[in-house]
Amino acid sequence: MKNIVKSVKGTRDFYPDEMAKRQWIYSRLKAVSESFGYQHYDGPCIETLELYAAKSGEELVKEQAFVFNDRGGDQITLRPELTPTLARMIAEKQNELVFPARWWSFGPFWRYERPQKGRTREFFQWNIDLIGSDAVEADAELVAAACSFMRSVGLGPDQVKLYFNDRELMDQEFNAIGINPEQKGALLRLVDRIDKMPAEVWDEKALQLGLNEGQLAALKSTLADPELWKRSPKLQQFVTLLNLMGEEAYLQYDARIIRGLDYYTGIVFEAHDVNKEFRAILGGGHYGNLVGNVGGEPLPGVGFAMGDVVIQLMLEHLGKIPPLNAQKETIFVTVFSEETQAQSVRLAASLRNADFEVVLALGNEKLGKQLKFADRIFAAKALVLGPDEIAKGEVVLKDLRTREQKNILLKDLVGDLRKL
RNA sequence: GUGCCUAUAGCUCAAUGGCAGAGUACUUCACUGUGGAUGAAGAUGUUGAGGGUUCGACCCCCUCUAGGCACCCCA
Repeated sequence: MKNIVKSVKGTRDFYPDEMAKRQWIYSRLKAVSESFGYQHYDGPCIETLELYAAKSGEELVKEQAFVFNDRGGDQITLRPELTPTLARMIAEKQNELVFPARWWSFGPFWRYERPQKGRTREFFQWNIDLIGSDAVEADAELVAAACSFMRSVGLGPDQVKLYFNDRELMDQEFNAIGINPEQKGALLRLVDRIDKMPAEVWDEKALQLGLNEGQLAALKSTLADPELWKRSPKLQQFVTLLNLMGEEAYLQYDARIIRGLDYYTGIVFEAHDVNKEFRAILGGGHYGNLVGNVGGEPLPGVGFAMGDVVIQLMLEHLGKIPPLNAQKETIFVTVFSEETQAQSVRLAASLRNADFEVVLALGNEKLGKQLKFADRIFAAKALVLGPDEIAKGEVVLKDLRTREQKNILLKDLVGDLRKL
């Protein structure tokens, strides 16, 4: 057992293979964000503790944030989520920004949790928000973006669903059942956890919150009603819009979707695999007042976040990540001997100047070893430049995937490579 | 913070309390101008750490450390 200094618990090392996967996922979400016309932004990775004090779920900040004192004694927090930073950035330039603002971001976040499947202490997160609109069209647009992403990584409606609900609708239904206003918050949190405990335990907890038996029965039938959304004109329009965008197959109403974060006020949604084998892929919703807590004028919006961990687990499980090594276009230039090294070095340099990705052999190991190395770094092509070729002004172009090779005149090489 | 499980070669894992092994990867060679195959040879361990029981411990017991999984929470 080697005695190497350990990495920090809950962090991941992105070796090139893992980095390629992360970059691939990044490329998909970037493409989707841009296809909806969203602008790229980012904030600092460290913020004052104060920024989070009045926001977020309480546990998120108090129990899960990395907080430390800087050398001046200020309390600094490694960002556990982006929304407060977004709120601060929006509030600071509230009078100059163009609204509604469509922004997206991808970066690292930290939460002090016990690492487990799908959960790490350092993770990357895609955040995408539409700020400055209360319209249901905005909510539908974000959900469409989420569906678009799932499609773009090869997850179809048979594999993942986007479960949605509306907190306002739930509020109405709670009123109809006669639930006291002061019970609502705790009850919403309980509804959010209905799948996580046996039915009897859940019933018991609901009764402890002060519901009577009749209210409990009414609540349970409400939660089990797949048609409940039709009572909400807003949700009806929401569904209509998503039908128009061709995303209806991903949609699934679920009255139990509440979401833990306190700032959601309207439509909320999360994406899951249909078997609920994995954790949520992404989650988000409509917030009535993004910037109120950081000192700006009230501003509504809608957004969601997707962590990189669960989506990658799922894509790997389903074999949806393409063989990224096979897509590399690296050209490997061999060095035949000490005498021919100069020609190989010049050849490599000229190809790089022509914008090819080129790896040049360092020494002059046996050709077999060089080719084996080229194969193992997944180079697409290899060039052999030995005395015979040099004498004829040629080079051997070898396709490492098909194992075919041919002699080409050196002067035609760049042109021929561009045609491939 | 609570609970359960795990720790043996670089990796994946074997080994009734009785000589610590296999597969794979690695190195070299067959192959002095050609890579994924094949064959041959080679190298690899304080069995996570510390203590205890025993004639004898990878195996049983205790402590610690690390990791995984679940709860909590959440992306």
